[in-house]
Amino acid sequence: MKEGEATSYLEQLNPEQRKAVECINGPSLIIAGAGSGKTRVLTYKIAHLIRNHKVDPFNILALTFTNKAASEMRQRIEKIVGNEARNIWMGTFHSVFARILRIDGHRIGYPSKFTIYDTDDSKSLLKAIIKELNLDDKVYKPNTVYNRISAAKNRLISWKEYQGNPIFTTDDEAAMKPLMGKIFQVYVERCFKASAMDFDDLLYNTYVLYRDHTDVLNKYQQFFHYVLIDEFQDTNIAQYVITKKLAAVRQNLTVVGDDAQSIYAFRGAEIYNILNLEKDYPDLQVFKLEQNYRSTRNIVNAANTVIIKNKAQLPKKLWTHNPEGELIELIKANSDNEEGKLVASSIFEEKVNHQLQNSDFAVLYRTNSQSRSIEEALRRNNIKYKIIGGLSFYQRREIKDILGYLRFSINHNDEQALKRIINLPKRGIGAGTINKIVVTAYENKLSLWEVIENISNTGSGRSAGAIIDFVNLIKRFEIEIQKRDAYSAANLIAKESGLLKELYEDKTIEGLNRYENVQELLNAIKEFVDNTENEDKSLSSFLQEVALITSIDEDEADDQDKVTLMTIHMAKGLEFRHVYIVGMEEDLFPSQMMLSSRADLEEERRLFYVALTRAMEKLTLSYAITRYRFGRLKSCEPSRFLGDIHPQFIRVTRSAFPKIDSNINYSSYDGISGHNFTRNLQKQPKRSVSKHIPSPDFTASDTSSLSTGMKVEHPKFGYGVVVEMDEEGANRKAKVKFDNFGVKTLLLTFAKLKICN
DNA sequence: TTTCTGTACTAATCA
DNA sequence: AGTACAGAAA
Repeated sequence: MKEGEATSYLEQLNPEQRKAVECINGPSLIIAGAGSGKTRVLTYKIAHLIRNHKVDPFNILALTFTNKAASEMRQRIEKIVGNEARNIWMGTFHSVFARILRIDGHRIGYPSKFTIYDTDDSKSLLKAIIKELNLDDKVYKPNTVYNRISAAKNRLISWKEYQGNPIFTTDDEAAMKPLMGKIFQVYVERCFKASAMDFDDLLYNTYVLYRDHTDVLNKYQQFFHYVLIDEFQDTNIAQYVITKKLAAVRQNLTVVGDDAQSIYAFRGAEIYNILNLEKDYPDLQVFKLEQNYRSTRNIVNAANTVIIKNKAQLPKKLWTHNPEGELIELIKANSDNEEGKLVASSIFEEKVNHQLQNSDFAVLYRTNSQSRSIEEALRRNNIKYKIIGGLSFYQRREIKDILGYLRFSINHNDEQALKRIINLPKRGIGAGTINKIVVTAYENKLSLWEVIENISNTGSGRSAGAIIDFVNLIKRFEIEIQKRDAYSAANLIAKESGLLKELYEDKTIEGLNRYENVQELLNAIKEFVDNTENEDKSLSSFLQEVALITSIDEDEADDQDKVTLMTIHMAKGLEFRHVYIVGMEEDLFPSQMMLSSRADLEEERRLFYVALTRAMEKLTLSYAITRYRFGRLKSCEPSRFLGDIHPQFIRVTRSAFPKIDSNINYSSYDGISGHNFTRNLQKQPKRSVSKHIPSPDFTASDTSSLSTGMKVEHPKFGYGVVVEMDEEGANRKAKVKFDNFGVKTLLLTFAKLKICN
């Protein structure tokens, strides 16, 4: 390690960043605005600890919210300090806490091979419980119940405390759901009996472990000399309390965050963790990173005008040395499908005009369901895209089925896995039988496994034979798992369970897909076994990893050049040269569910702020005035957030034109009352040279017969003459010389042209 | 017990 | 538009 190298990374930092990195001891808060080099500061600080202060990587705990952020950070640290970076305790809160619970969870009654229930498991267990308690699942909606329990756990409230606290019970009674606390209790008991933890339990149980076993807490307090937290604005109470405990002895707590980017209050994130940190740590050192390196000045300034509308925030002002850049474009479309088309054609044009790649573009939306129209349009324009998020590979039915077998073979208490696989493939154990098993288990205080294991003794019913076969199958799997590595065991189970055969025999396209997915899962297990970094190659070790993988973490198999589509939440921490934010409509963004309180609305605005600040060079916003929701056409108003951006940063360049045959009175949407942005926009001097106003009867003609020499009208560029035709089929292009806009190359699949004679 | 069919209901964000 | 579930039929 040469002296020069050791300091070179420090020289890449600006003075404030450097101060933050070099502040080693004591609690510190780094408020890092969007694009201000937050990750760089965090990684350099860890590297600095290891290189210059000789801290053993094993003694560093670094917590993030996504596996992706963690592995990225690890790679960047590895570049500076080398292989040692592997030894840092770095990962998501959930994965690190799961690791701790595997080691010490037996102190609070969990086996180290406990199962992690995902949201689906939790909800279906809740559904079963609600049914068993003879409650109406229209009143006690599993979703609502789940959220309520989750919120309680994230605030470190046990079911007992919940039942004893009038704040909750009066609430529930007012909502006509007095048994909420009871469901909470049964749910917790059932999870415990199943040796299972849901996502929230990973936090809550870690808290309980440390609270009730000070010797365990002491061990970890001594072990972790430095605790660092990324995206601190998104921590919930449980996460904060646990990390505070861990750092209590040495007080070396570093947190990095931006209150303006807190967008996870819905899952318990507590913005006051960051706003009030100074109260818990009076000697807190605060660093503010306010210089943005990512975006153009227009984008930074526009984002500033938005976020300033929020009341609850730490004072700061993001600025940049970057060039001014282009104005933000605003696209208005008649429908969601048209919005897709306009976005796709805009991407195509920008690509051609600025020689960009697909991967320079991202389309962001509020809800996953919005991706459909965008996808369709991109496909039609032959633009390759990838969707981040949505259904994870590991959430697919066929994958969950296989995992169900694997899970259950390892943990026979896993109730959800059992229910999933007991009659899969069909072996004649139907709903009636399963019901009987559940009742027997409940009456005799046995686990479901104990009931079916002894079924021959009780000798009940027609399906007894099938159950005995099933039990023997699982027992065999259990033995084989001991003898084999994860890959070989999974292979055996996939075959002998009959699942693989069933999928193989399904020759529909879907069935083929499923079969391939299962093969892919087996490949993933093979990779896991072959990976030298994994010490434990057992199946249970693989399952532990898989439980916390989400869709963002799945690495793209093909590294092709693609446009990225994702929700704004997924986009946090990422950047793209060109960003499209679609669906800028009231009730969609902000979501109608977030309009009830100021706090909710401010969270939506922060989400908008996050979206805006993803863009490096160019930002395009769009909205549609009609949109299909629940299979019905609904008319929409432009989002109030559009009015939050100061009009000097926006220009309306492209707008769609009313269909002549439509009954909808589009003109009423033009002067959007209550949203001053359009009013202000109209006062703006026209930017472009005499913008073409299309003739009132403008309709796109069929361009299949278009040829050189023809006169055409374009909605934006006005009148012109075709000078050249290019290619055939989907990429058929026309070069048109316009009277006022020069020669443009238009892709005929989307260009609206009227042939005039 | 399994399969089929009509109906009701939904889609907010993530680990 | 798509799915999940209940109830009927096989």
